[in-house]
Amino acid sequence: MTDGVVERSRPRDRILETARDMFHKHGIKGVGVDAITEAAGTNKMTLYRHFESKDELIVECLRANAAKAGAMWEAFEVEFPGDKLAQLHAWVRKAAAMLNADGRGCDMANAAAELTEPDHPARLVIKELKEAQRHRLVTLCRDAGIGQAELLADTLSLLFEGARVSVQTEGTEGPSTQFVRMAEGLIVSFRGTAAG
Amino acid sequence: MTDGVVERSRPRDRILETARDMFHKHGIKGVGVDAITEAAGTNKMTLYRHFESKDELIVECLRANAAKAGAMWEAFEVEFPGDKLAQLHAWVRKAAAMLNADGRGCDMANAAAELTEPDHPARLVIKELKEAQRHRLVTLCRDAGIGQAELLADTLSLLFEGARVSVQTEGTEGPSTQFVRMAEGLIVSFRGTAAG
DNA sequence: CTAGGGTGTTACCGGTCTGTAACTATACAG
DNA sequence: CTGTATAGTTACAGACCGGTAACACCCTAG
Repeated sequence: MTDGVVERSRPRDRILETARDMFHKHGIKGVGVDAITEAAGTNKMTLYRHFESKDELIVECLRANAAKAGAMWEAFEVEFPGDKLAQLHAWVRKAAAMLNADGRGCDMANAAAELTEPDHPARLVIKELKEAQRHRLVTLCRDAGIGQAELLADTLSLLFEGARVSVQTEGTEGPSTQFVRMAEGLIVSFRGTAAG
Repeated sequence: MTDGVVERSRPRDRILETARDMFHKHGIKGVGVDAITEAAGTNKMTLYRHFESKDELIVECLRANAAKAGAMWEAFEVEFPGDKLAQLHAWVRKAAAMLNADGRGCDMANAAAELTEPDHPARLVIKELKEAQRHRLVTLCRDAGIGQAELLADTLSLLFEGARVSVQTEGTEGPSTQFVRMAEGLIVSFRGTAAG
């Protein structure tokens, strides 16, 4: 390791990050590997030396997205150590911020909409990663002392997912404008019925 | 009109219905016009005599979907004439049934995920039709005597939208299993705070 | 019978897609 | 310098895409 530096922006990393961005903006089937490699400042052969197919690149992009989402959760714990309820409210704020970030929905959901083959490799990791996210939110609600933690977590989860879709179809002026109000109201309501 | 019969299954209708089905199952970019016409028992030339482009066919399919959804609303009024609250509960049951129908989400939402060009003709009609659906649900809630009709309608709307996405990513065993419980609970809760 | 509109058939155009082959250039290790 | 691994370049294969041209067919209206 010549000088210990990670040598950031090696071709593989540039391809991965560029692909994530372009898949997010234009959809998976809306972007070709040529466009990705050109935007990443490299070429198609290099892509196929690091990823055995476009499908594998897609999977790696989804995993990278999940890793970034995981970092978000860790940031909540750092910001409000031990205060699970504060972390839950932080999640709501973060979710609301994502709604206004851009008009594109969740990359996993969009990928699931595009990749319809039931045995597509991406479908497995989408399910796996979505279930992990669900488990995280359920755990957070439970640790926050909420009685029906699963029901609250699933409700918040569906609300957020629906809000992202709504932004994509109706824009930011649609039902998603009420997301924070809905979510906060639900948390209050579930706290009221908490067993402690 | 030779004998009054509508002569069902004329090529245009077969193409439209086949395209709706295939777009729903395989996504829009996942189906080519050749596959559509072959499945419809006709050919590409006939398609282009009735639709000036694939994009226009997409738009017509979305409009046809909306028309079918509109018929559903009329069925509610027929089944429970004047009883708006019963119609709202019927909507919840119908929505739940759609969740278990197949693993594919809302065609409008899926189309919005695929067609990312901001000026794509389909985006306009998606927004238009989604806003019409929203208005319908808000009106139904208001006519059912619910105080915060818009908030309830938007919450139910986001829940349903999220549930459809969830089915597409996690399957029917995910958070969507609780949809009816969530929706009925919300209606009860909003009825409790109704002004009358 | 005749004329015409809707339909089917075949072939094609130009473009784009994923994926590969063969070769060259570079950078670094010994 | 030499060997090796990584990366860039060009060209290409084979398939599919949306869309069109030209022509043959058939049913029905008059």
